[in-house]
Amino acid sequence: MASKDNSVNIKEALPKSARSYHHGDLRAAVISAGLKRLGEGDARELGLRALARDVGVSATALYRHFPDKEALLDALAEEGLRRLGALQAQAWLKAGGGRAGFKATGIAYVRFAHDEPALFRLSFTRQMPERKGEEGDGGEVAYNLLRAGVGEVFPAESVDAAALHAWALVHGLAMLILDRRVAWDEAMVARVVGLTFGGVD
Amino acid sequence: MASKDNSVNIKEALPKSARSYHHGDLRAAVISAGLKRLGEGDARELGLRALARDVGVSATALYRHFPDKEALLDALAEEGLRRLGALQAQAWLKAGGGRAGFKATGIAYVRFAHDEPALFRLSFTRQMPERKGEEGDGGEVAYNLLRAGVGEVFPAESVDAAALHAWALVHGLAMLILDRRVAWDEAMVARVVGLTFGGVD
DNA sequence: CCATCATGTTTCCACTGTAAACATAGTGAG
DNA sequence: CTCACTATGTTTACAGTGGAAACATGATGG
Repeated sequence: MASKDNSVNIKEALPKSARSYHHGDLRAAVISAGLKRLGEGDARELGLRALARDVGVSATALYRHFPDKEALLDALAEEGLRRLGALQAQAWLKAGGGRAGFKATGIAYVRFAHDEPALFRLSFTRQMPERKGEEGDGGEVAYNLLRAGVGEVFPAESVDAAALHAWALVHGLAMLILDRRVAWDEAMVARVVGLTFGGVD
Repeated sequence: MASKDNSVNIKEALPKSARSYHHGDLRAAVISAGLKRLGEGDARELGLRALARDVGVSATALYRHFPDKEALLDALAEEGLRRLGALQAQAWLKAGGGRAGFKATGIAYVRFAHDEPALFRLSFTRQMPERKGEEGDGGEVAYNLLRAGVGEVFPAESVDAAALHAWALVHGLAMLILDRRVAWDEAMVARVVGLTFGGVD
C-alpha cells in the first residue's frame, strides 16, 4: 500500500537522509533531473545516459529503479499531471470558484502547456497504461475539477458531453499552440475559452 | 516552380515510368511504404533502415532524396494533411454544405485521427517548419474549409476566435482519443461537436 | 563516344537502450 | 560481532540507430 508512493520531493535529492543506500534516493533524483531537463529547451531526446550523468551515476544504475526507459518517462509524465492539477486547483480557488473559476482552470491548462511544453507533451502524448481501477495517477485532481466545474456551469445539459467538450477545447488549444499551429496569445486564449466556459473576464 | 512537386502517386511506385534512373522514383516509393507502415499498427519507430528494406534499397540511398530522417517524416506528415483535407472536403460536400456540412467536417477530422492514428499524430505532432509564406503545405484545404464553415455558422461573431474554437475542439477531441484519454465513440463525438458546430444531426 | 551527374551501395562511426557479470554497502539472524 | 543476504551501483558488451564518406553505376547530353 504505502510502499509504492511516488510524489517526488523537489528537495534536490536530499543528499543524506532516510532510506539512503549508496546515493540517497536516486529515483527521486533522476526524476528531478528529468524535470529540470524538460523545463529547459533541450527537451527532445532526454537520453537515458545524459540523465544518469546529470545525477552523477552510471547509466545502467537507473535500471534498478525503472524497468526500462518507458517506465521512467511514465513517472515524469505522472509528475506533470500532478503539477497541472495543482495549478488548476490554485486557479480555481483564486477566482473564487463558480463560472469564473471554471474558466480560470481552462486558461491555466493552456498556460501550463505553454510554460512547460515538453512536460505537457510528455504527460499526454503517451498511451495510457490502462488503469487498473484504483491507484491515483496524478490526473485525478484535474479530472475532478473538470467535472465539478461542468456541473456548475452546465447544470442542465448532459454532463458527459459538456465535460468532454470543455476538456477537448483546452487540450486542443494547448496542442495547437505547442505544435506552432497557432501563436501563443493569452488574450486570445481567454476569449476562446470564454466562448464555451462562459463567465465574465 | 514545378520542380518541387510532391503529392505522392499511390501507384505502387510505378515500376518503369517517366523519370526513372535506377529504381523508378524512389522518393514516391519510400513515402508510400512509410504510409503503409503507418497505416498498420507497427507505427512507432518506423526506422530508416526498415523503410529502406521495404522498398528494396539500401538504407543510405534515402539520403539522395531527403536531407535527413526529419525531412522524410515531414513529407509523410504533409501527405497526411493532404488526405485529411480531402476527407473533410468530401464530408462537406456530401452533407450539402452549410451548418450540417460544417459539423460533418468536424466529425471527419476526428474520425480521420481515429482511423489513421499514427499518420494523424505524425502530421500534427511536429514543429511547424515556419512557413515561407507561399507554397501550399497540404493543410490549406482543411484550413480554408474551416474559415468558410465558421463564416457560415457564426456570421456575427469574431471569425478568428470562433475558428480557433472550432479547430481546437476537434483537435483536442482527436488527441484525447489517440492518447486513450477518452474512448472512441462516434455518437459521442457527434454530440460534442454538435455543441459548438450546431446544426441538426 | 565519352565526361558528367544523378542515383544507389559499402563501409564506417558515434550513439542509443539494455542485458550480464561483477562489486559494494547496508541489514538482520545467529 | 559475524556472516550470509539483498539492495544498490559499475563495467563491459551488444545489437540497433541515424548519418557521413568513399566508391560504383547507369543515364544523358555535347
